[in-house]
Amino acid sequence: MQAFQLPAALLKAIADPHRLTILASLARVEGEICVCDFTAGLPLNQPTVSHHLKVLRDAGLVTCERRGTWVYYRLAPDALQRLYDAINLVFGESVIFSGASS
Amino acid sequence: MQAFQLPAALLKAIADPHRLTILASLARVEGEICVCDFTAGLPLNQPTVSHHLKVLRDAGLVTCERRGTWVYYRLAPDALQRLYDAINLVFGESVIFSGASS
DNA sequence: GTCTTGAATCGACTACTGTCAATATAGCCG
DNA sequence: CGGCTATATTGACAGTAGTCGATTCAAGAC
Repeated sequence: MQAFQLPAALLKAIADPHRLTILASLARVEGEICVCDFTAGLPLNQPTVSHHLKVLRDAGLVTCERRGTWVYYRLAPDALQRLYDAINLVFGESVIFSGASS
Repeated sequence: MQAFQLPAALLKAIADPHRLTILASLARVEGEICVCDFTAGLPLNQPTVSHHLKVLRDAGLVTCERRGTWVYYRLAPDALQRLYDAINLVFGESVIFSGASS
């Protein structure tokens, strides 16, 4: 019910293949990526890319920094943990034992 | 880049507060729940509840079994793991239990 | 200042989603 | 069989989301 309004909003923010591509790119590069690179790499027009970045920004999953004419995006430090928390909140699992990577 | 089409579809299936409520109920009861209980507990009409259950069914996150006039739903055994896999696929974390792709 | 480039915003359009009323289907009981 | 109950399906609707063209804003180069 309304307790799941926020988790649902967070999950909806990532429930798009293009936004997942953006997030995956940021996760793999382990740093920042310029908007122009997204525009070049995605089969989308520049305003559409900007729209998707805004959705991720509003969800707090990415942060951006302007340097000169260019704007660089990077993953928010707690992005992955917040997604785990959202799922764990639903499934009632303990956060400690989630996503075990040894 | 359409490699994230399936994860996005899975995440979209759960990106709704009412469907999260359904999943959370199934997870907490650790068993099955009758459709009539969902229609009684959710602020939605019966067809709408049926619609949400169908979305979860099509996503493979829940299974249903008819007994007499009633239909009982339960969590799919790999529901939680598939959600973890979807997120880990994006963020490049170790996916120790993934049974399919490479 | 003007010009140019990169990014964000606006406006409009299409497609999809959540919702409900009405109807249909499935199964029980008398 | 007919009637009853629980669930699913259909059709229609309003609201929303993804996309693009046009425009605007930001920041450097001249």
